[in-house]
Amino acid sequence: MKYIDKLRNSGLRPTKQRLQICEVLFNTERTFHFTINELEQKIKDKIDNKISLATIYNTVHAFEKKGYLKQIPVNSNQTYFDTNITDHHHFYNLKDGKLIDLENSDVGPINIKRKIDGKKIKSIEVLVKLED
Amino acid sequence: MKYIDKLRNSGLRPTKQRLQICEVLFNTERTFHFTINELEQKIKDKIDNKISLATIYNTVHAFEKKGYLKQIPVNSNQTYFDTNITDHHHFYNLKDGKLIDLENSDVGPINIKRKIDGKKIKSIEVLVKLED
DNA sequence: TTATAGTTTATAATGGTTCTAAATAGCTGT
DNA sequence: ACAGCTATTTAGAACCATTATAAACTATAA
Repeated sequence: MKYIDKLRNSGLRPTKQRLQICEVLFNTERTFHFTINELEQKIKDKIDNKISLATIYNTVHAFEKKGYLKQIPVNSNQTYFDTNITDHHHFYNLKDGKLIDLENSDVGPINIKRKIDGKKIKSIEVLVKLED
Repeated sequence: MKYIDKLRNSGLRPTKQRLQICEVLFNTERTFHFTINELEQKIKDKIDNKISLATIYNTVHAFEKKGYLKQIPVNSNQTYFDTNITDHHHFYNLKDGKLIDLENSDVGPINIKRKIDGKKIKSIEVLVKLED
């Protein structure tokens, strides 16, 4: 299995549940955005056995900590994640709550001129809100 | 009172509670960021009578809809608001969850090269996450 | 195989936010 | 000033995403 090493290498035991979640998240043509509820549904559709909601939360957080997923900063009652972990930005369609990737080249370089003592920049994220 | 007209002009009745919340939010030297809980505390400190939590939520949402407050897109369990409604961006200190304003001039112009059919850009917000 | 630490699970608990419905208070026309 | 109407406030309940709990299970290394 191709995800076993990935998990082992990052100190996560390759359990059946994690491997199945890897299939759903990473064995895809394209990257995608999701909330936990959407992921839960996707898992139900693609997997025979049940994976508990707690495990889905645990796994998503574990994967995010390891850098296999990114959280997207949006104002919503649910947390949005992205399987696209490259440096990029988002359109946010206010009407339906859907996200669209914006390649870095679609935004151009962002140069933060101000520095904060003793802190370093972990990420720079641009959110472009869309309305009709 | 200086806030009575502001409220009337935007179709909001100038009630005692709203005027008091205006004082806390807008009668300040500097703009500031807050969560509802922090605002509730500030109100308790500055106002004699009690304002119910539901009213605080109602008022903040009413003010946001009228454009007197802005929501800041951050991943947190609480919603962050800003009394600075000018076009600007934020540092987000992951350690303590505090925000710092980034003037537009500190970030430089952002040029979104991609367009989405039938949609127009409502806002462009940059979040710069800080770590130690 | 066995011991151990890591993982999964159902379920309960938490906590921010929204809803409800009754009481109160602005507002408009008279 | 008053009546009537609608907006607003309020306490408390409800909601719902997320996190905690603690017991059962499992991967792993010796």
